Amino acid sequence: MKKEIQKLLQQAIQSAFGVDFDAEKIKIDYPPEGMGDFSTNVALVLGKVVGKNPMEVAEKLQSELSEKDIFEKIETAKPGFINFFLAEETLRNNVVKINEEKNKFGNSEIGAGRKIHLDFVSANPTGPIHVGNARGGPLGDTLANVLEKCGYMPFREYYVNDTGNQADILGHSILGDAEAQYSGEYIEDLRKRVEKGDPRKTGEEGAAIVLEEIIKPSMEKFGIHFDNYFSERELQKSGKVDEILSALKEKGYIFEKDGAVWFKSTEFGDDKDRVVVKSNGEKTYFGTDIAYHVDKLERGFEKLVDIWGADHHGEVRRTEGALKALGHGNKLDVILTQFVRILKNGEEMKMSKRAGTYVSVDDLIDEVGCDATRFFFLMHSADTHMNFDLNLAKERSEKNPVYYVQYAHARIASILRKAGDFLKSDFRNFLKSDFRMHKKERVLIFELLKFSDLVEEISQNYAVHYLPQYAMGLADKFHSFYDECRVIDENNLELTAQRLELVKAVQIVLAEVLKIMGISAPERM
RNA sequence: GCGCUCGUGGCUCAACGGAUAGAGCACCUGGCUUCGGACCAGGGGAUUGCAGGUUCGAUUCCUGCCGAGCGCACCA
Repeated sequence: MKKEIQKLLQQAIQSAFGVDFDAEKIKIDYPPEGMGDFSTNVALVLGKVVGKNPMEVAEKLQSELSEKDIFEKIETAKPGFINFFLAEETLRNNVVKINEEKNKFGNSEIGAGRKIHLDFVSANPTGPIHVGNARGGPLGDTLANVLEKCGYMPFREYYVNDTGNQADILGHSILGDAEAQYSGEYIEDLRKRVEKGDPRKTGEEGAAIVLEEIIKPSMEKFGIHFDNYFSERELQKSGKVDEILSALKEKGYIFEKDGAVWFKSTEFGDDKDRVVVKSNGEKTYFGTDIAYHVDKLERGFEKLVDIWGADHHGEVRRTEGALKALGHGNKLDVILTQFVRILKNGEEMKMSKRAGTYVSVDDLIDEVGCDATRFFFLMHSADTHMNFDLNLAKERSEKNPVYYVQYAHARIASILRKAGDFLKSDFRNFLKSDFRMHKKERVLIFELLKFSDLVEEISQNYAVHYLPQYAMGLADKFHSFYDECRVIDENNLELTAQRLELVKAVQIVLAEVLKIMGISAPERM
């Protein structure tokens, strides 16, 4: 709907002022209550361009657009806003559309089938996944769902650091020697099952078991299905890393110093150059990571999205730099998730795998449930530092707004069960095209209409936390409608038919939002 | 010291440079003989860390300061 209005405005600007204004740059907002359904500030922007009073510009555009029948009316306000009020018919058509398109409502084609790669969670396979690492899980998974809905072809991948230093540390821990760092039941278990020998080899074997028996089940439990678990060890074996490094060398971005091989990341804004091959001949994490990113591009992905914990922010510059050096600028988007601070008895728990003082994602799911956990993580924008009070975890799960949303869905299911026979008949024959809408109905329908714009917006700005916010808003509008508007009225079949259509549309959208978030939409609860 | 991310009611968090800064929890007052009260209606509670600047307009952008987290390895 926003796009439609943008286009109309663009045409109006053209015919009123002879100015060619990029439709994409016309901002369409939701104004405060009572001021219409949509608003725009173009007149304020345009005022400067054409050298006229914004109010004057707004009024000119208003009269230019006043004949369009998707609007009931258009108003101008104070500094130069233009406010649009949709016609009831526009809204009514939208309800029909949702019922026709079902779960395809809100689908978009802006992705145009482009392949997009998402790398998330990717915690080291050295033990259970803790809540800090887990935050990126629902985020990446949900973002992939959104992208898919917008016509992209997303691919979910977990990068497994199954060799190198991490494997050594795990190896030492299994061997229980002086350099051991991890402990816990799973280490005891590995000790019995892994053949002891070289720390590296022991660690690699252990990592394989951790991946299969701890990490994968944990992700499945969290509702996340990766398309692939990508092995760093395999990548190194393939010779790909050397290939990429020599490509960088040819372009002059590689030099040797102190027996090591370096990448000139300072040429890309990094504060120092970075080692890619250590003096002992082993590749650094960064060295192989460059190859990993190139490998992804060579697999046909046009866009790469990496979701990293905030402790990796220092790597953004150098990774982007390496890609740019190889002629792949602007193909990588990095989303950083800030840390989750865990509070227990009012005090912060330092999350340490070594000290064993971390909370695993499995524990969290067992405690509060998958739906509530996902919703909680998704609610907050990635760049806020979250506090999570474990003592309130259980209580929080009962107070979690996810139930508010699910309840709305279940309530509708209940209404539809009750209306069963009528729904099975040709109840649509009772629909009238000129029915007067209750105030709450109008508000609710408008909320439904926002969905398509929202999904498309998220596919571009990755602001996944808008989804839970939207879901709560929609549930809120529904509950409020429910309280004032009786759906089933045997003495008024026209009204009943109209409201059943509406309620079905609400259920469709609620179910779809929940599905995108990877959260169940219960018929009963 | 340098860099990244933040600082919003008592608590947890929203707010594409826009209009009266929004929700939830907690607190207070009302509301079920009809579709599910896990709900609804309403109320109190915020000089958006501080100080400047940019402009028609700043929680948002810029500068400085204060405070928090995270980085600053031939570890990942």
